[in-house]
Amino acid sequence: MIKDDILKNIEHAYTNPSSCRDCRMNSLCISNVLRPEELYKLDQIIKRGSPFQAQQAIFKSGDKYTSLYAVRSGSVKTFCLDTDGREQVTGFYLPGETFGWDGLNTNYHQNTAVALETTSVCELPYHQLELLGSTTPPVSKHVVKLIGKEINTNQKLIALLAANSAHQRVASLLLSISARLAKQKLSSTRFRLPMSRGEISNYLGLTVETVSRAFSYFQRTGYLKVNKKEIELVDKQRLERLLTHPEECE
Amino acid sequence: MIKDDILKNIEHAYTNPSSCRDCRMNSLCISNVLRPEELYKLDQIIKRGSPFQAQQAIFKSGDKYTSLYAVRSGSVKTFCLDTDGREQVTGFYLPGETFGWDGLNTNYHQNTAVALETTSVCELPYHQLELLGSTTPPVSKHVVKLIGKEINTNQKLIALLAANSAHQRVASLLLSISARLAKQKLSSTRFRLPMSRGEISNYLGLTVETVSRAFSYFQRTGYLKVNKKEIELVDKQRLERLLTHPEECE
DNA sequence: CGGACCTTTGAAGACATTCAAGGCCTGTGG
DNA sequence: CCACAGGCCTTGAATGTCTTCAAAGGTCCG
Repeated sequence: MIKDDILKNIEHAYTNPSSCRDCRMNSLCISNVLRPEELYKLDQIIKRGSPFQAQQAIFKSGDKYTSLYAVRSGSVKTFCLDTDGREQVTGFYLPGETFGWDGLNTNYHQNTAVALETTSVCELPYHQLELLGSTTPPVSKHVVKLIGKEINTNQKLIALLAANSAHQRVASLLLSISARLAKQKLSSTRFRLPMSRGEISNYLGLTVETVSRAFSYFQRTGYLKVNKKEIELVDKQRLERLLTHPEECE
Repeated sequence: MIKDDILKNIEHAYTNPSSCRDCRMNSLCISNVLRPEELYKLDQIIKRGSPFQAQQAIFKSGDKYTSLYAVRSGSVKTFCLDTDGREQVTGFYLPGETFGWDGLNTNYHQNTAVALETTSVCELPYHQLELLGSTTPPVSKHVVKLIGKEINTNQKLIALLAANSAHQRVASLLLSISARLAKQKLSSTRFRLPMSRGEISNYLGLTVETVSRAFSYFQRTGYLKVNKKEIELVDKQRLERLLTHPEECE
């Protein structure tokens, strides 16, 4: 039976993450939480559209909120329009991460989500997710956890913006990306930034020039090697120390 | 029967907000969303403890996450400890607002919540809320909306911190408090700030001195009247214009 | 009354921004 | 294939805003 095949596939993915080509449910941090049948049911409601091109919108501010999304490959930024109409980046999302929670309150998206590069996403229709959750508690529990993660991520960003210098903000973003790539079993010391300097600066509440100078500084002082968007973390420990004990880092 | 009495009370509160002395469920933005029976069921699971004194913790970072909370009267701040151990205020909560979502992901609170003044809160045990939600969908739908509100609030704060000057940040906080008091049918032009200058500055990512200077400036230029923590918004429109068109406000 | 804490104000200094210019890469069209 | 235009990124110098340091006034509470 087809169903059994799929179930088998998913179970395989469960034990062997990297083999899961078609879906990244495993990456959705679900692997060790849901059982194969539950995963199967979840898998059934996922819509897989064709990939988005760079700069293409996945949803726009004002759109009806119908689904939440998970990055399968590529990357996504979300932004809202400030009171004075300027764009404010509110998040970057890498493979295995979910986004689109910003419509929960009003049922309309407050943010716009845009692919930073060629990107494929899983779309989970919220209504079906609700139905599934009501019959399969572990699913709804896990969804709640994902929401909680979004809240915690946002609070960390608030703390970062409120209390850290330009160098610390840039360092923090790099370390965050590094850690998130590590979760996907990708290299945490060499990676390519999917976003531009302008997007980084906007996200971190700085100017492009300041971010650029931070990269130069980190390169000059041996924290990083930078080649355009290619980053190599040379001295990750010292970068971490910069966040906790900045005074030690001359 | 007692049940009928309570139901009647709640229904009364439903149509006549200000009469609801014992609980502020109506204030929880639930009034026009849930029907009286649903409200009754929700009311049944609410724990009403004795009020908290100023500076008293409602929950602490690391506590097991068991409940979410709604401010009945008084006010609350939440804060987390930064990477370097300093306190970072992440939110202020006024009557009718809910807090305590920060434990959804890990089941342990990331934040500490402290009463800013004598404060009474409703405690909603999360487990019971889940149970109730599974039999009464409107309840769980509403909870989801409340979570969504928290996410939107946090994102607005991110935008504020990333893109606004000191004056704008202070103005924005005052206008936010004003609007939130208005929702409770309280005066939106004269109010008493429950938090100290230090707490404001921490929340807004500024120093105490800068916040103090902002208040002085606003007073000097006729935006506000300030008397310690008593605030009167004299020219609210111009304050709003400061956020959208700062260049016009000399 | 005295002391601790919060708030305000001033002056000096630091850090990030603004303004300006040049380099590099990409893609387009001649 | 080369030339050129337009992004994007980098670097420098000047400016400005916020912070830091310092001190004094106010208020609350013992």
